Amino acid sequence: MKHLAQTLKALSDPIRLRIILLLHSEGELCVCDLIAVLNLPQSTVSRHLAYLKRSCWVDIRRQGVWMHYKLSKESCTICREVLKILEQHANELPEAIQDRETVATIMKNKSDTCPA
Amino acid sequence: MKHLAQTLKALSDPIRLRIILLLHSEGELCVCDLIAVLNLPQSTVSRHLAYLKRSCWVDIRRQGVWMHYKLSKESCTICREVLKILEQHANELPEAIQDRETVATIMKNKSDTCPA
DNA sequence: GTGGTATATCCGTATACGCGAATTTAATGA
DNA sequence: TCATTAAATTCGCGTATACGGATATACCAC
Repeated sequence: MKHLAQTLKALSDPIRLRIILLLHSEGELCVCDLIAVLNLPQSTVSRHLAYLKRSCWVDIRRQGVWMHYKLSKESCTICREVLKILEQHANELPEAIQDRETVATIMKNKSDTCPA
Repeated sequence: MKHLAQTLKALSDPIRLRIILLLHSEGELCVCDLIAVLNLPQSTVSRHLAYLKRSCWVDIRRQGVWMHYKLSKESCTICREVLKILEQHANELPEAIQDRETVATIMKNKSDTCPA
């Protein structure tokens, strides 16, 4: 119960919700792209990513200097089902819609940032 | 998004999760019964109930000196669906199982506490 | 190894919660 | 009106987390 509460706590911050929904729709994103989409200071984004890592929501893949984040497959059943619900309702959340448009633009001009 | 995050934050505490699951299975409970089931100080229980009230998870009905809490029907769609998932997995959570047994015993000896 | 870039971590600070004992408030009934 | 009871709120205190600028670390290319 304590563990479940702790894991759900990761969803209790708007920035982390945005990150999770972005990772869900894009599959995998590097930190620099997340910073660009969220338009937030690097330390803020990095801190939230560390929180998500700590609470087992994300996996990290290193490619040179770039760190690629994606949603973990090992999250508990409850969390995966909660995530599914969030995703189903993402189109009711203005910030999520906006973020998806922004990330689409950024991924199109991919040469700006890190390689795939 | 901020509002959703705030609402989900109510689920980020083990005691509040226990309360929510208890209210879900019992329908309605008064504070004194919750105190007995949770076996926690009155101020602690009351504080968590106030938190749940603030984040629109519960409704309150007064009957004399007794305050009866039940889950609100007005919670947002996402929250109701999340709640359904929690309920479906309640039998995987030892504390939830224990709480249900405890509340069953307490409700049987109902004369001890407040009227229905 | 030197320089540059991406990311993580540190720092000081502010706020939100956690706790439980003690007090206040609100309703009841004698 | 007074005592009793249920519940909310206050209190002091500790911890967690938020922020963003500054610094450290890790990797790459030269």
